[in-house]
Amino acid sequence: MSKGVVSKEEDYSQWYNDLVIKADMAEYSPVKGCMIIKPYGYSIWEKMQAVLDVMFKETGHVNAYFPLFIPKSFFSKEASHVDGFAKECAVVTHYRLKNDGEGNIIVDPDAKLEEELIVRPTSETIIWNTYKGWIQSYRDLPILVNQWANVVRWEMRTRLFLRTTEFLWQEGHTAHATADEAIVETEQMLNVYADFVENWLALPVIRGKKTANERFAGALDTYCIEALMQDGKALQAGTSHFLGQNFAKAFDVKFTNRENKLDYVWATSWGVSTRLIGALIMAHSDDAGLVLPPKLAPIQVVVVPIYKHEEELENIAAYVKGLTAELKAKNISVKFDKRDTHRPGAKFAEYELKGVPLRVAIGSRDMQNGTVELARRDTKTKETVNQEGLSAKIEALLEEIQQNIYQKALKFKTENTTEVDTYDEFKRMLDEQPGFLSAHWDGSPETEQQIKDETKATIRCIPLDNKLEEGKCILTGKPSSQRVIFARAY
RNA sequence: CGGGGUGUAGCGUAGCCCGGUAUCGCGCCACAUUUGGGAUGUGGAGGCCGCAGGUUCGAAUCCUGCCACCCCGACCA
Repeated sequence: MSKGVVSKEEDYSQWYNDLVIKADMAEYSPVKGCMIIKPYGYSIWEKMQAVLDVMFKETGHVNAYFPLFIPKSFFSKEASHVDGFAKECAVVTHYRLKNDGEGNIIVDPDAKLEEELIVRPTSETIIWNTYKGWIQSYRDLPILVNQWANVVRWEMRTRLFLRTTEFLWQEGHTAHATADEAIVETEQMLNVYADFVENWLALPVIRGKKTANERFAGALDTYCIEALMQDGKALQAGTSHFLGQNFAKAFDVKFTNRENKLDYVWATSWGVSTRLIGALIMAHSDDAGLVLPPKLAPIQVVVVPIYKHEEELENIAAYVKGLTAELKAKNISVKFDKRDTHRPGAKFAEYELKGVPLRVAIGSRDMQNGTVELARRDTKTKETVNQEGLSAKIEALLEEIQQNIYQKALKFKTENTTEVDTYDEFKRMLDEQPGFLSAHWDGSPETEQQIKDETKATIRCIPLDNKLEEGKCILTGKPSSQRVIFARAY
């Protein structure tokens, strides 16, 4: 186990917090619920952004930027939307501070805003207010805009990366001429997210739809991807909403269609956030530290020289220079840690904690033998390999590690997804082997709520690829035509 | 907002019940020896003991008030 990191078994929650802090991903800020994302953590976000941004552009989207502040009145225009967010909004009421004459800085009461400003919890309102000016005809559609931004939601309870008061995300906001087109867009973006999370974060997900209870405030349908964490709790990793004409009606966004008739515009919105970093940490890591999938690791290969004298280091460095050039040509990021202020063992521990997928250790013995020691983070195995052909081997190993991490997570998800048919079994599983529980539900919000109240488990989603199957609701015994996925969730 | 906990050096802590010049570990600095899994020795620096009052000759310790953060719940991505 790594120093200063409590074991996963002992306290999963604490283990997660320790990892985030010790691996240098983030730290607490002076403001409750906010976090400082440190360079190592932020570089993962940058990688995520880079990949997603390409995926968005390949599906026809463009980036724009809308303001942080939203007039309060905008929030009263879509009733269910305000219900959803009213309780967690930061509000700007003044625009100036002043010295009170006794050395205290106070809010200047003379600088009160005529209309309060809301720090965006999400941008549907400001964007749809804007789209009103952009759309007159079907020829103006579709609008396929994404923005990378920060948002603020004044949550009661926060957790590093998983739920912070301010977080970074992207939010796509599209406008369409028809419902069908908007639904296609909603589903397309859900699939983009699922591909990204599975292939880059190496985390298998369930694609599904939310029930009415869990739906986004203002949406007709919320699609989601749900991932399973190592403690058996579910984590919503991304959402894509079909908003219908709700926001168009709220902001009076009409267009003339091909039949020369006035109609409201159809909308979608979709987003993923820095929460994905939390998912990444929780899903793959172990007691020694992070286990990062190579495709998102800020450092893919670290080279640690082992030497007694300066000339040995020079000898090793000369070899590493060539290796580094070969790896860079293959787009593999390498760090050569030749600090003489830390001993090799300390470096090994540090890079394990930080989840660097591959470690190359080279000493004089290796230089004589033409070998290196190659260590994998995911399996914690080491082998001595020839220097010849090393860069090709590293390239192949990185791919193998990516696959292995995914397969391991997939196996975990499969083993912890269980079909249950009675409420007793349902409750027993939640306590004894938490995970995804596939069960029949009568389709009513009341039943869902009662199950939540009694067990803390919620319906994570109705899987998109669900097979229809006759059954009885685990709570009420009423007839059901398909199973849904329950779990306790983050 | 309810429940629990914690504020003492950069980090983690002891001391508090029973008041008397603040403990230990990690880290940091210097030098030396070290370097194939978290080095060792010697020396050194670093503290408004969360804040404000009060009691007292004397407060980290007792009393009052306040503040902050963490954890658990309800709310949520």
